[in-house]
Amino acid sequence: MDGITTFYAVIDCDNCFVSCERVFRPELERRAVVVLSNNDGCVVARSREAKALGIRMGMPYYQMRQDFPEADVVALSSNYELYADMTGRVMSLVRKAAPDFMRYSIDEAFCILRGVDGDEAKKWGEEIHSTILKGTGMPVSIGIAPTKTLAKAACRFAKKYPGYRSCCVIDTDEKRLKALDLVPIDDVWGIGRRLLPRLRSLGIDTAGKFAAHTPQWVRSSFNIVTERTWKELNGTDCIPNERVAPKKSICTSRTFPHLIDDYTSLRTQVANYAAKCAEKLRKQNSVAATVSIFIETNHFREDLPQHSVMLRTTLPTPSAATITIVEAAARLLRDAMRQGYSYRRAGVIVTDISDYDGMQPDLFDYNPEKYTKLRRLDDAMDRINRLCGSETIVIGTRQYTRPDGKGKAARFSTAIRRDLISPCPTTRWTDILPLNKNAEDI
DNA sequence: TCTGGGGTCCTAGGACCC
DNA sequence: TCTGGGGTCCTAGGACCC
Repeated sequence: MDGITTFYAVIDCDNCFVSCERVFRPELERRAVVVLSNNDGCVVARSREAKALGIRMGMPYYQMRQDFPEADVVALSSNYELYADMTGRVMSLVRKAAPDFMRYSIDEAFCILRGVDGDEAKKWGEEIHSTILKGTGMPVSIGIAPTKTLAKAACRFAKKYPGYRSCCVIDTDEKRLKALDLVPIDDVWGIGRRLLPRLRSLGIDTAGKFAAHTPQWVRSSFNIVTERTWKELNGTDCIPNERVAPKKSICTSRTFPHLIDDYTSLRTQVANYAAKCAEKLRKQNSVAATVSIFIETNHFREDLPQHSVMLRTTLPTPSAATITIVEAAARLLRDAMRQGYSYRRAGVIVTDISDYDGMQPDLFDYNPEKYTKLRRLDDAMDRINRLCGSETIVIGTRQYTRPDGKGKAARFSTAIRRDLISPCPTTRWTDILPLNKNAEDI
């Protein structure tokens, strides 16, 4: 692999959500900080200091307080509007620096660097690191290698050892083998917690030991996915480069802050999620042919009767219309819900997604006039909500869920709990246009 | 008292057909 | 009572990611 000229670079925000918060609250620097999931349920991001204390990812917040009663930890509710805005700025800087760009998640992107050697790649990485830090205040780490899996491993080194100055490059076989021996097997991208016990029982505890087996053995002992990871670690690029493709399924789901046992309250929630799915569909210019809903009781409560169910329906004509999808979801809910159970979580999933422009209408259902009207209504709602803040206008079955409590959410006990939220310095709820006031009265 | 949310891909097994 | 075999398609569930 020596002398290669095409590299993958992964750019990964350090402790993303915590770093977003710190940009606007510098007093949080050098303190143990955690960011919590919806309803302040679990820890979803930790600062370096919080990790050092032993606070684990996904740990329930109440348990963290129990286990670390004396620790000086700042806990914050998640503020996704802020994180989306901040990471969007980071990503646009990366895109400028590398045209071959694939956003992988909210805080991570891959790029392809062509026609460069290892030294030039390293220089590119250090430059983009300082550009991003200066431009946004976000610390990032960069891993560069001939495959994505190796780039991810390099990125871990960049994060862990200050000597790399936030950018680690694997550009020779010697470096690759040396690195693999230092990577614990559970840190390998693609090796999850289910595979771990088996690998450990076979004496495989580092990426190096795994990579030293034959591909035939890996294939017969595991599966095609694990074999691909093996190839990647051995320098063969085999994970396809996903362009920003439209999503094949879209899901909106929430855990409620309290159990819900009445149909009307549950329907309001499901209508919210259905409307959100429709909005996401329109945003990627798609329509969906299938709508599913699921509801679940609290499986942690062994003292309560349990019920969980998923139901689906096919629309006569694929749609992204809020009203159509909300109606379909509400019908499903009627069949799904059972008396005598308290539900804790619900969600709506739309699948069989296709392009809006290439839509295949059903011969008997398709009514062009009706669809044009629905489309115009949704377009108008989307425009107003984009301009004035999301959920300025919603349809009647729904309820407001605006986290600042300015909408009707304040009057409903089912609004998501975000007690510890920070202000939104980049996307302000607080001074939206006066139109919003009137809109709430519709 | 308090336990997240949103995706992707693969596989095994059932349904169905000839 | 006996009750094939092979192919395809679909779905649920598992595993992984952040």
